Amino acid sequence: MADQSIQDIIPDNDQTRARHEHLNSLRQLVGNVYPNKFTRSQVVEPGHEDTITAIGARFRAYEPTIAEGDKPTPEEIEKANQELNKVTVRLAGRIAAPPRVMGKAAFVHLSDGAGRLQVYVRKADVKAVNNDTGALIEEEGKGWELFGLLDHGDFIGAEGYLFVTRTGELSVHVQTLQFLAKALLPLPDKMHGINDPELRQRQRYVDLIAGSLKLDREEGELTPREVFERRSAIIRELRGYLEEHGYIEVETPMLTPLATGAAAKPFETYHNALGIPLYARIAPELYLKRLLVGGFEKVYELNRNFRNEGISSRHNPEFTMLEFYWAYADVNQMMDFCEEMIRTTVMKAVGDTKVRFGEHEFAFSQPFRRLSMREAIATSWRLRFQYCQSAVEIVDEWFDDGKRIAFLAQFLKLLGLASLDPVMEQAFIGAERQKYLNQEFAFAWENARTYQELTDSRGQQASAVAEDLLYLFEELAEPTLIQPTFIYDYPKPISPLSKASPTDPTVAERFELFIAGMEWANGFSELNDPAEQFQRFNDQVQQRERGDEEAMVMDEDYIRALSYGMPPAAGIGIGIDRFTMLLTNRQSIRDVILFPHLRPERKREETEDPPTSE
RNA sequence: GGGCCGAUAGCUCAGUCGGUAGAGCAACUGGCUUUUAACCAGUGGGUCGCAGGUUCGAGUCCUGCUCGGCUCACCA
Repeated sequence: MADQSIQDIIPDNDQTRARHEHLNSLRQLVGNVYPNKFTRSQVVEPGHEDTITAIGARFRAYEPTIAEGDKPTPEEIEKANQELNKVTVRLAGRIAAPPRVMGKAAFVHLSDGAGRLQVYVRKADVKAVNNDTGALIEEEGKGWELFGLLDHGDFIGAEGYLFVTRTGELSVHVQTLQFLAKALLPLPDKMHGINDPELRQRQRYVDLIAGSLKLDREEGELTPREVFERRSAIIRELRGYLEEHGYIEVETPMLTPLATGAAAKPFETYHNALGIPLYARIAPELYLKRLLVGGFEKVYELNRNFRNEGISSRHNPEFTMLEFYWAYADVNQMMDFCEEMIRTTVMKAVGDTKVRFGEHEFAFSQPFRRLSMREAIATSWRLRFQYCQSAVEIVDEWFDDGKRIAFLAQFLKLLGLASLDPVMEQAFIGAERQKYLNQEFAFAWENARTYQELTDSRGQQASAVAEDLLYLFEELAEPTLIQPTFIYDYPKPISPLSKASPTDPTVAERFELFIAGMEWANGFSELNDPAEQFQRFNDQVQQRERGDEEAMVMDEDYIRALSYGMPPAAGIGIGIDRFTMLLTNRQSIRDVILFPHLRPERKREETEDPPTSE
């Protein structure tokens, strides 16, 4: 470690050598090459420093309106410049592209990360600032010399007056130039930016720079910066909506003695002073409900959860969750509230209720569909097996019958959906294909009959039926739920923290929101009977003992809290990362998390070690 | 963890049947005082992810490994 060199980080090649040489020459010319500040003008709004974006927004209206490929007339330019030339600005930014030098004058674009503005530098009248004294270097040609030592990516400050060029672009005619900071590493290609997803995620700073400097942008495509600005807007709007409706934000422990509130494997750590293991929380749920016991009627928490599970395009080990609880409300009121909150957030954060996500477009202005889980399975069964004669004879009542549910789950496992996807192929289905599907169906059906004894006994166990129902739902229905749809009436055994329905004791008052075949929110009427909660925890503990690592553990303090009385309440969790994916049209969670988890980079020295045999 | 695909100049990418490593952008030198993917002329730049193997000869074929992408399983 001690013999690490900066050369391991900044490689020695023609690009970096040129930049180092420029930096050394700049040091001779202006002194301190890492000055402490640059004071910008306040032309647009007194009290606020001018940014490149702000100057562009304020003065771009002076650009003559011209057709594509045309140039404005000298009269139009003269008219704009009469006003613009009176405005002197001091701006700072990053050099957004290699300077275009034409002998004794040059153009270059500056970027503030969001917007860009062109500056014009002329050998005859540009002056450099000495960074040690802060004074202008009066010697002839020094400003132009400084300009010549600038590279794509450097930060500079510039003072000058506004004008429009012969082609009609708003620009700054620079009179004084101050060097602010060097980009010693070369920036990505100005046209293509950076494509390697590994580089983009590992070095998000480069991704953000490249996205803002890239010239070749597709229409409607969000830059990485815009994705994260939208993420921020989504979070801001959700908070605002909840605050408006009387919720208060709370912070509950991230490090907890028990990993509770969800079914997941936790990260474990150790507290030295207490001498106990601690777990990174997998959900704040049980703490938030303790606050309902404590008398808060509306609470929310918007923060990170941690789960020690796989990493994929939809899973990051730490992810952001919004959870909130509403005393005296039930699951139906929560669905209404959730729907309106999402509709409002989409409208405010995206600026439109129409959202495109991959091949789908959603109209959030429309009421969300609502289906019970059984209705959803029955509907999708008819849709997916519409070309199988024997399948359409199955009626909805089958999905209320435990033995038949167990049988259908067995049948579906034997059939396998890989060979049969009528949803995808219904448009192209032919007579031969239909005949084949019917044969496959009949074969799997007969095959499933040989398991009937097993499925009949399975059908008498509530938890097994719950699993089979969920299996049918996930296999058949989930992929068909494209437009926003609430699914309600979840089997009770898979919902250990939710209250049973008053009309059907086998189902929980629980719902999930599906969009584009994926789950986006999970809410329920909260179980507040300590005796029943104790029993449900015990069931979970038994499942855990049977080897289910993700079954919940007993939380005695939570039972004690409920024993002081918790008001009836509804609660919900919404995954913010996935919600951001939906509203920014990103297919990977890594595109909406600034620094997603990746395997650590291996240094070359380490790879030279002989591989350990394992 | 399984399957499929990928890694070549700073960036984006070609590289045919196994026969001296290529382009555009970027960099460097010269020219050019309103350009805009500026232009014109020239120059330099490579551990072909890593380690083995086959071969007279490997970017190319084989094996192992590393990292990444997609996908399946688990999950939000």
